[in-house]
Amino acid sequence: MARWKPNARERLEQAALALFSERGYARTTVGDIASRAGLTERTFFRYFTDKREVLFSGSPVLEKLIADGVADAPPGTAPLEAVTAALGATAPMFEARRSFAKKRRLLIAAHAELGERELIKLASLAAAVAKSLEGRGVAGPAASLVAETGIAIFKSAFERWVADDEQRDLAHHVRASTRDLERITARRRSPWTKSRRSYA
Amino acid sequence: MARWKPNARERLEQAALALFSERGYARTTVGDIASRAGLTERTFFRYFTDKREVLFSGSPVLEKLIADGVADAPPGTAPLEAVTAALGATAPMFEARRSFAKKRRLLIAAHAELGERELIKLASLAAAVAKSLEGRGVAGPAASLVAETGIAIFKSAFERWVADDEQRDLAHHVRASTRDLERITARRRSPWTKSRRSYA
DNA sequence: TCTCCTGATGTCAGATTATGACATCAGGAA
DNA sequence: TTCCTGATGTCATAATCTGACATCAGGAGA
Repeated sequence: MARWKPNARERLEQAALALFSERGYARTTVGDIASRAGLTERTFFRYFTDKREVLFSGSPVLEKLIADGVADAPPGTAPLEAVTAALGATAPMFEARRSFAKKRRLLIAAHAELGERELIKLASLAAAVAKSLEGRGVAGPAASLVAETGIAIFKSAFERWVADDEQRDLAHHVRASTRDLERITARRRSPWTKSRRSYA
Repeated sequence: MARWKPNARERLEQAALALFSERGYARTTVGDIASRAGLTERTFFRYFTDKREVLFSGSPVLEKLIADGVADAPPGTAPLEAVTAALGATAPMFEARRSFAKKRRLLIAAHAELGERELIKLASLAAAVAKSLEGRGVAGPAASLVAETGIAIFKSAFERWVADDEQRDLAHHVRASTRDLERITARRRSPWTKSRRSYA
């Protein structure tokens, strides 16, 4: 017989989400989470550097998935296309957690400290994507630009996905957001051309 | 004679920066800052919600400056141009604090919690810029996109400015970063066109 | 089998951040 | 003069996070 119940980390994550839903993020203490999981506060901090981090265990997984997707795109694939394809490929992961994703999103929207953490995770994701692009031969500055554009698409697509009554998958919304972006940039290009030079 | 020395807020900010430089951010406590400023820890938390916030008092000022700059651009100015011009117009503010800006940047780079705060301030700036653009008649999604592009330019320009041995001002680097961006997008457009449709 | 080691967890003490409740008191308003 | 206001102080306390050390089941090797 094992000395401890297995999956301490997951138990902590589940306990945290349950308590956050029941009493709200701010009113649940790390001690609460730990004891619901049958563990100690100290142990919580061994698994998560932060109280916040307990909501972000998926980030490294997602980041690797996307970064690898970009790196492994067929040779010759255009950079932004490699990124959007990799983003779309995460759809099953989100589909499997639609309800979790929604709860988590609400918590993040309601607590600035969680919003901060989310932003830093997205920044890390952008950096990872940029690195993958550089591995494909895209020059550094362009890689960063494309990566950040990709993140903008991802954010927009995620919001659409959460709000979608028809429950279409994330890949669908990534495509839609990408089209939006193309349309916007295309629509604006010509009318500006004249005044471009006037900025000094 | 006044009951208290004036400018408590500024004294706290200066004390904080001095101590952060002397012993590092992590090793100076809020109590340290307060007593160097001749105040109490409790008073510190009346001026700043956070230990972090003491490094970000300029943010609302900067945000207003830029948002107003965008709103007040001559009618007919192209959106991105209005943004870059507003960014460039902050140059004097940065010029007056080159040394402060450098110290602050190092601190932020060295401490994740400060990086988080910086990101959320930039997100707020992007939102404010988008709002100003909407006030100029730019449609919502396009406004956000242009605003985020502007922030990307700003980040890049700021890094150039900090690193610039020739000490050219921020406006110079905003122009340079904007040109980079234009060059990148222009360079990449045509080669991609063929493969665009292949993503499904 | 016996012993030793490892690694996950617990226990305890403590620093630090953050907040609420109430006290103080100079200077201006009435 | 009197009263009020607002900036600050004092005190108490919750909650977050960290370091140091203890425990002990089960596996590795003698």
